[in-house]
Amino acid sequence: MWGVASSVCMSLASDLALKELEAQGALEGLSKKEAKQKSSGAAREKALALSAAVAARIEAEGSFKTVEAVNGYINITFDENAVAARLLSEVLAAGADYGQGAPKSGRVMVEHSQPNTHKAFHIGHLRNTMLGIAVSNILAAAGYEVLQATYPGDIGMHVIKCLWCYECFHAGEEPADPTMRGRWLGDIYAESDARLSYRKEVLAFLHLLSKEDQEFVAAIDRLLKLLWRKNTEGEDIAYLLGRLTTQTEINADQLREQDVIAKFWPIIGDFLRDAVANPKPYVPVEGVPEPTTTPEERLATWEDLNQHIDWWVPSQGWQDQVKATFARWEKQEPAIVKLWEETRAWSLSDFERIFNEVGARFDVWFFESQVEDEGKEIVRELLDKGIAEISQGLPVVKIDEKLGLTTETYRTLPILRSDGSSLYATKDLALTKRKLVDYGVDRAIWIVDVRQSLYFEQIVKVLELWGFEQARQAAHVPYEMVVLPDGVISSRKGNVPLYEEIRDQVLARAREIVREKNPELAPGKQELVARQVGLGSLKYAMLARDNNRIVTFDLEEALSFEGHSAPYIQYAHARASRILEHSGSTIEELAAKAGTVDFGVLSAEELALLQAMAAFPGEIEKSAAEYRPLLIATYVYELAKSFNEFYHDHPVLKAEEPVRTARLVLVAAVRRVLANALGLLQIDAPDEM
RNA sequence: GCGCCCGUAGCUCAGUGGAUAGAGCGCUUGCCUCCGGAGCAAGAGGCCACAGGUUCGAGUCCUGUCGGGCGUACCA
Repeated sequence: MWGVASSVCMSLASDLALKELEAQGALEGLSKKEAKQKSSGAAREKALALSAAVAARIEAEGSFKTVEAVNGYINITFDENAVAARLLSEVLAAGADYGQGAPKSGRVMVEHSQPNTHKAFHIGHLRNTMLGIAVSNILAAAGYEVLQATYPGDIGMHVIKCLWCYECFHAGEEPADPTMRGRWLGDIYAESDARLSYRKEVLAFLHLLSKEDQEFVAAIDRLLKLLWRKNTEGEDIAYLLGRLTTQTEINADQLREQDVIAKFWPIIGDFLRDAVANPKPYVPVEGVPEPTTTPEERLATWEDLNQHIDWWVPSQGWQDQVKATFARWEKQEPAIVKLWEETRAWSLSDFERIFNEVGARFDVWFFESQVEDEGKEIVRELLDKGIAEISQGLPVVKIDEKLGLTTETYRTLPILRSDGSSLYATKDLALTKRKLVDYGVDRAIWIVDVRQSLYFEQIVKVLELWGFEQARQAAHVPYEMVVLPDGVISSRKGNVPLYEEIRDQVLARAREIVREKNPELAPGKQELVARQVGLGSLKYAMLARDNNRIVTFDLEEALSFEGHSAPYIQYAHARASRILEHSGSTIEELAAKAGTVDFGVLSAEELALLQAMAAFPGEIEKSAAEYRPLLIATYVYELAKSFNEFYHDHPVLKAEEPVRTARLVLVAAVRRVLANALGLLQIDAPDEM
């Protein structure tokens, strides 16, 4: 049955019941709540009576197939075959455009995919890229003119660090395979980060030991005396001893001989190994907080740091070397600029390859390096206009103050470093101005993770203060991070799941499954299907979770092509394609017959499919309004599920006419909508798999 | 301190005021002589974190509490 239900009688009845009891004086002396409780029983009876009466009146009209009153609801049904014929004709006539909304005014620019050059493109970036593509597709389907923009971070402190590390430790090196250069550069960056944070980590570890390991503190005296015998320098040891026993942080600058730590280091390892080998029960001490780490964890941290203990002494000068490299960049020294250009191109060619692979097509490529100078000019302009001011030695916009807010809301946005170099905000102001002015964008959208929510609110407010009316429509689409089952993605912990590595594993698994499930397929076709299914699965995993949910990336789950996944949906599409292929009719022939379909009495499964297809344009609207691809991801899964249920229970090719034709038309329409919805998610719909 | 997000089945998640709260995974059990079993069907599994409130009606809206995560002037 196809129809609508109305709860109007329920609310009417509740009003009526209350008024009647009031008139009778039955509510005298009762509190509001008691009165309502008393009336609710009466309301239910009234709703039943009312709905029955209203249903009888509507039925008498004769415009509907059936009209019934159930539980106080009025249920109305339509002539199913007539409605089905209209819908199926519409779907098949529109084809790839079914779901496409009427053109809407307003040019939208979706900025997404802001990976940093000189760093690895990882699974977290994939979520951003997929969200950006899907939001763009959905907005376009809703009728907007959409431009997609990418904004690689090709300059900044991370680039300088990477260049420093390359020059000092890897000059002239280059991987043999040119497609590996970007990834290799990412490793260099990770190494620079590890080198530069090494001192801090060692000191933090010593501090942690002194705080958490009472045995260690007790043993320090003995340990250091041991060291004393090997080392003539006593002053540094006294310093270390003092710091560790009083559990205060160590300042490496206070050491006269840098190698004291390195000499002390193996002795700590001996102690930690002994503590693990001969465990002692934990005895709580009054006033001492419980340790947050176990002896095993402490030993593991020591082992990690021990791999690079030879960094300790030279690392003293590394920070200064990085500063010097930065100065060379600021002066645009030719050698460093050349190195930057060369290495930047390595990363960008990786990005292009990845974007191409996942179907990201950009109308505009912005680069941070392009908007630096413009940004600095804007800072001057904002200062001149009195929107920005110098505070604590740097230009800032005190937003709350400028807006006259007394409660802390937008706070203060620094727009340039005190040394005159640019910040992210410096560049974003210039970039957004460019979008609004040069590209005539009415609505600028940023797909950026949720941690930058406050930052984008600040940018929008500064643009408004600056006088850009369009800023009111600008929108940050926040989304949560991708984490791993064992914690956050961290280059330090070395647990960064690179996109290309994950992709390789997913494709390998997909090839295996295709060979197993469909061995007759030609090898070339197998490879194509493996890519469609493998990449589809990966993409769907990124989109089938709401924006504000943290995605825990589980490789095992990504490698599973069953259940709630892209392959499930693609399989439904392939089955529909096969049925049509065997039908002897073309899509065009079926489309021509759509207006006269006769299902006889519609089954629940057929009805579910028709209703789902009718809902598609509305789902697009909603998804576009809320920037939520999840709605489409859920929708297309449910449509596929309904289709699987349908063809299992109802023969199509073997059905008697006219039902056979009606069902074929239905299959053709469902196949179309499945493909269209998958298309919004940038997922392919294979005809066989 | 202030602000934002999350808390629903063993696990991962849908459900943005309506009828008996749903999927997937995992577990138990059926279904390939029938358009392809990447599938279908059935079963077990829930004080929707807690406490108030608004409403005829609350997983959904409001207030508070607890637990977890993230922001909060020179990182991006």
